[in-house]
Amino acid sequence: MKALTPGQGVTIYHVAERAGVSIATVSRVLRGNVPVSAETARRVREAIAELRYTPSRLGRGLAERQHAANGIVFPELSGPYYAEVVLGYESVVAELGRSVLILSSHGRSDAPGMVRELAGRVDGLVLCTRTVDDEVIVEIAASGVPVVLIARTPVVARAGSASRTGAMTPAGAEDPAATADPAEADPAEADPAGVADPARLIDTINAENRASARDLARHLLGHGYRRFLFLGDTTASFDFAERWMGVREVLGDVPRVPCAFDEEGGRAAADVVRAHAPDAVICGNDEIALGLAEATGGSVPITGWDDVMAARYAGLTTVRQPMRELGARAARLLDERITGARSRPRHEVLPTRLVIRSSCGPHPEEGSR
Amino acid sequence: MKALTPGQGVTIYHVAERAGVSIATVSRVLRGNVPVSAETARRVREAIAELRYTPSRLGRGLAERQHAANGIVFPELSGPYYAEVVLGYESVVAELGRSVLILSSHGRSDAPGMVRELAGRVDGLVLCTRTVDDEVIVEIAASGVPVVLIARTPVVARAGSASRTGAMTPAGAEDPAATADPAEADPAEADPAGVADPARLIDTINAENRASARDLARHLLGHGYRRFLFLGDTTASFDFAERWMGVREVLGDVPRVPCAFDEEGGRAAADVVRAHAPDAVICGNDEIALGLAEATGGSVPITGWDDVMAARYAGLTTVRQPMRELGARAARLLDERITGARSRPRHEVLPTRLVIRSSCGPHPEEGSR
DNA sequence: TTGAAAGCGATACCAG
DNA sequence: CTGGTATCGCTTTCAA
Repeated sequence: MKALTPGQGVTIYHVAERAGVSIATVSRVLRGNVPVSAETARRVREAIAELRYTPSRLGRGLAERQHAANGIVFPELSGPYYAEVVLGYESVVAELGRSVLILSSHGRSDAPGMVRELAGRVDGLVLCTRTVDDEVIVEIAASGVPVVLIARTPVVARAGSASRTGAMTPAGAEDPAATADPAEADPAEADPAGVADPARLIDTINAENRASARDLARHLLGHGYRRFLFLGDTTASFDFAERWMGVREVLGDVPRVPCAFDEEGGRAAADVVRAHAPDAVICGNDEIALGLAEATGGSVPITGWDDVMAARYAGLTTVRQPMRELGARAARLLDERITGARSRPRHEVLPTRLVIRSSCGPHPEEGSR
Repeated sequence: MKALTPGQGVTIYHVAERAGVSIATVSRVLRGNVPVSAETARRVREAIAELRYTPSRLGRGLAERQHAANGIVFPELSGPYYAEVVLGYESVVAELGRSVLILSSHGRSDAPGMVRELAGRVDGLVLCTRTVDDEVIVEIAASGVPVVLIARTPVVARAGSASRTGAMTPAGAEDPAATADPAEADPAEADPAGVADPARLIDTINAENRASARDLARHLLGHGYRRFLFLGDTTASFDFAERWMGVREVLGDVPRVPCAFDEEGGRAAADVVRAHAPDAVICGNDEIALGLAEATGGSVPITGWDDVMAARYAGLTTVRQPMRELGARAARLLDERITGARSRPRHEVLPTRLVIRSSCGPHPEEGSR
């Protein structure tokens, strides 16, 4: 028997003593998996109630070797985008009876370290965009913590010799033939070495980008525009790179000018944009578009991406993304990995939709899509 | 010595063996607080690196009796409001070297249970608005987990006999004389029984509401409006109740019609609003205002509250709240409690500002404020 | 059904 | 400085 220091917390020992049983029995009625005599269970429950006992997560976690918590890492929560993704994620993770830890990597000097630390307190992790290098991801996955990637190209590094994926080059960038839907391929199956490569086993989930980009491009062409400009840093975002690539598939080469990902980025780019004198500006996301629109005062047709709340009020033509579903779906994929319900990697792509409003210019008789 | 099962995780025992030292020594170089010979430290560090060892948070937490994590509970992350609060919170909590757990209580059937559960995995908790009843809050605080309340009236229940605060009645609702700045009062000091009452020891932090409400009311009066309507459920939100009260201090009685807290709530209330035929509608928050504006098509002057991103693009007259700071400040107050740096309760009120745009109607020559 | 005891993976006190 | 060891609070065999 242990000594029961009447200190702060009431432990399972206190309950056991109060109920006149062993801690094993208390644990049993707590977990409810092993049969316990009704009378005993009643006494235990009574003791628990009287003592206002709450089992220690730390103790339980250590014994069960699990955290009952999932994490999610995103670049920044400032924009409306990730807030929605996180909401969707929290929604299903909580429903699954687990807690959710969040981490914004934006601007933190030691992002890798923080992500590693986070990985140490969860049973599974969702990583959004380029929040950390591939090697860190592979390392975490290899350590046994399931990982799901959102809005990010699949990790390509091989275990033990992780390396960066080039400058966020989307699949098929240099080789169009390689654009086959990754969801069909099964890397794990084809592993020549027969060794499980953690990198290729990581699930990914993205919003469809290329097709919407093409739709958007065609719509703009319908307006009669011929000179375009892509505003946003395509080398820092997988999504931006794909969007840029998509519009080029229809428009041919489209010059791009990088800028910060927020409204300020769009405002600041106004001069450069004017210098290019384009017929229309395709912005990487709504915030950039909104900022630019504000700075140009509607003198040039502009489109955004994401369809954030403000886009509707600003009359911004954009592409709607299922942000909430992105997070929710990621939570589900991750859970399948945590529970071991699935071992084969999945790479999902969620549908998006072109939303035409007024910012792209007057619409004669053109219908949407 | 323990048996070293070559299982999944590498523990401190593995490192100790590899380095040829005791786990105590490994722990020492890990914590870095106790002196260790340079040579020994080097060997340990080497072993740690080779084994890619990462100390278990669960093990450490159990031994240290702390989680190194803080939590935050908000009603819903859907609106732009709480996303900002959470961002501010995460920002400073991470800076403090701790992790952050989030929980959205919205629509969850067992909110109290989930909050209690969360309380069991953190060293401190921030509760936003009316996410759980006072008794739960008091219970948590009494259990030793510091709590900070955001946008919520101070808990009034007495330990052991918790009860609800009436229908979200703001301080001074029935007794104007009691409106003295609570930050000056020191409940703990005045505790007649001499017993620490956990309820009154809970820190609170709010955005200033009444003064801004009065400013807004006066501005509306300046427009020449005389018949007003307050749109929003003042019985479900402390902030709404205060705002409504503030405008009444200037406008006299103002009828209110309750509605959901989002855009849909505003849209749905359009008919009822029209039936009242008011000169202007003062909405509890921007989303409601935006929804109503959409439904009424600008036929009636409208104002919001919060100054979310979309408000700017919709030309909505509103009151700006320092949402980010609300979260950041809460994190700081909480940390002072966790570290024990402060034991006296604090009740802070952050300044807000009236932002006049076009939704309240044409401005002849009137200046702002 | 129930109890005793062996961990789970650290921390930290107590001797050497 | 360093090693041995007693916790921390709970889960889970192994016997009874």
